[in-house]
Amino acid sequence: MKPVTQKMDYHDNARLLKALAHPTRLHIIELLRDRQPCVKVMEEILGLAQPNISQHLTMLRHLDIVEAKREGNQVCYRIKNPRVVKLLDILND
Amino acid sequence: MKPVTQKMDYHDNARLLKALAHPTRLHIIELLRDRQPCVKVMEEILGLAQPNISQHLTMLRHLDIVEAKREGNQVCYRIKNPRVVKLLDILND
DNA sequence: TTTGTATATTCAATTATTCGAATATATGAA
DNA sequence: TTCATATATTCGAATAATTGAATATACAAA
Repeated sequence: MKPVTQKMDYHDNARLLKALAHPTRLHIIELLRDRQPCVKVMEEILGLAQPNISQHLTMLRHLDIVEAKREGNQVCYRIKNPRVVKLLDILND
Repeated sequence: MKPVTQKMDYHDNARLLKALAHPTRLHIIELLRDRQPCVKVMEEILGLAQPNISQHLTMLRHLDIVEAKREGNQVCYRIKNPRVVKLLDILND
């Protein structure tokens, strides 16, 4: 029986890392570690324009890094891919 | 005594992730996990043009991700920041 | 329905990345 | 020194990422 040698998919992994490789997106993911804030709250914390935050969130959603859940008037976000939390942990020692 | 709460530096971390976020550079780092190949060897394995590989290596060197050691006619590379190995481990489960 | 608030999308301009081509530099051998 | 091999650098063109501005959509309340 052949051992399962997991070959790394460089393109996929690069795509994931590229999605994380932005200060604002890292900040967003940090926020999502312990809360599930809606966009309005993120806007206040990040101090950035709403469309800009929404653009970053869209990118993270498309890569299944985060997921959105509408709650009445607003949309709350949470982390969908727990691997990215581990990645950030290593970045910060 | 105040606990040391390590605040994440989003810009620095984004810079590091961006340096990793390329298929060729991920492949290079994978190669450097168990060997310390010179550029010629990487060229054969990667099947890419030498200047291109050299450009990627220069970027990785500037961020202290890898380090170079000249050995006579050739230059061998090794990983300098062991954290990136951990990052790749997580990417591959 | 209309209005207000929250979020998403589109477009265009700017800036950054990527990579091939050409050239430069470093070392060793003759 | 000259030649050959290995590696690095520079430059320019093509492509991709970023963001502000404007607009669109979704929902709730009146």
